[in-house]
Amino acid sequence: MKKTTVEQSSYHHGDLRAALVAEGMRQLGGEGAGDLSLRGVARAVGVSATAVYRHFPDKDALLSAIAEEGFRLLGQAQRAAFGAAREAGGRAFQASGSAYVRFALANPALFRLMFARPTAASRQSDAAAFLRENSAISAPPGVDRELFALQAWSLVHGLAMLMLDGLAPAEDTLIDGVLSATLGPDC
Amino acid sequence: MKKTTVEQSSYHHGDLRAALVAEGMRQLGGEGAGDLSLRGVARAVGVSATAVYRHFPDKDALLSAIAEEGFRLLGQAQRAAFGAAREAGGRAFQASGSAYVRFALANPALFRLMFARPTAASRQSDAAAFLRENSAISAPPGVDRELFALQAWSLVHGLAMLMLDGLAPAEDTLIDGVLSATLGPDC
DNA sequence: TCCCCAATGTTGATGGTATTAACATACTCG
DNA sequence: CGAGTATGTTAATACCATCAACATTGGGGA
Repeated sequence: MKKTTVEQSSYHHGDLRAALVAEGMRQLGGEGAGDLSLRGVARAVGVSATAVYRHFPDKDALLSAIAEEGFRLLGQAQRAAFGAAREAGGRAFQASGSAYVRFALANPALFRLMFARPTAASRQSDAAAFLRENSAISAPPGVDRELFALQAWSLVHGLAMLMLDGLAPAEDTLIDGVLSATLGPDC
Repeated sequence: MKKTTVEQSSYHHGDLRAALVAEGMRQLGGEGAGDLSLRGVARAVGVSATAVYRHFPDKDALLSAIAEEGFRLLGQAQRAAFGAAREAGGRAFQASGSAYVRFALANPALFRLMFARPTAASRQSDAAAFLRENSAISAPPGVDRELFALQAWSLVHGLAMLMLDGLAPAEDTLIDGVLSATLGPDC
């Protein structure tokens, strides 16, 4: 009677690890406030607090897994924006930068988490890969591509952070304004 | 026997509030790792944990006070760099930007704390004041000064964050490279 | 097919944390 | 000099992460 495809209420959970990451994302999602607690996500998933330790060595590992998922989504958003803009015929690189900032504004707590840890640089490199690739494509001729990539990344990252902190108004027009001012009119 | 100017061991402390902020700065200082605990700073100051509540309504208030002090130091570092570079005859604005990044690298935990809170935007505006002033002076002619200021701030802030996270090598030459690439050769 | 065992989840305990309430001391001002 | 207030203290509460010991389950060899 417990072999239903989903939501079995048996002793074992099925895929607790994924459920924990998903719940963590949910708790951070939207305007999510502060930091989540191990016990909190376990409770929400309907499982004992210490069950988490069967899938993650400690809380930090869970947070890293959530951050990793965040980087996956961020890369996805950037790629989508890049592709769409290129289809429409213009400013693909800038569109991906704009997507970066808008992702941060849409998922403040998640974005903060993703970058708030000295750890987990591994998967971040994967996320950085997209930016490096496309900056290589989009760099103006005669410009150091590494430098151009870092410059662009710094710009969008800093802009995202400042807007998250309320130090700059979070307006779409401002995002594009800053980006086109730096990148020039044809990126 | 207890009226010595400093370090009296009487029941009252003298200036506990300042001592707490100072100790907090010290614990975050240098390569300081993670987050500090209320009890930890109280212990270090040699005072009961709950004594903190006579000076701060809660832990967050203490952290905000520390962050505020951090912004004061950051502004000071920027002003010093700007002044020195102007004396020496060149690139004063870029020098202040470079100082911003170097401050972040020298005080990672403090810098993170300063920007890791949705709160405390008040004093941050004060810190932003310097940047706005000087960007107004330094903006190339024919460029929107607000936009130029935000652009420059985003750049240094993002660069600082990425270097703190180990996503870009923390090298001085790279800092100046990125800055001069964006600002041009005469800022 | 059955049984064992490794994977997965549970309860209980420990030490850490922030915060509140009730009490103690000492500085100040009348 | 005496009272009241600012500033400390101890005790208690409720959360948290994490460890150890125990329970259940499902799957893979006999």
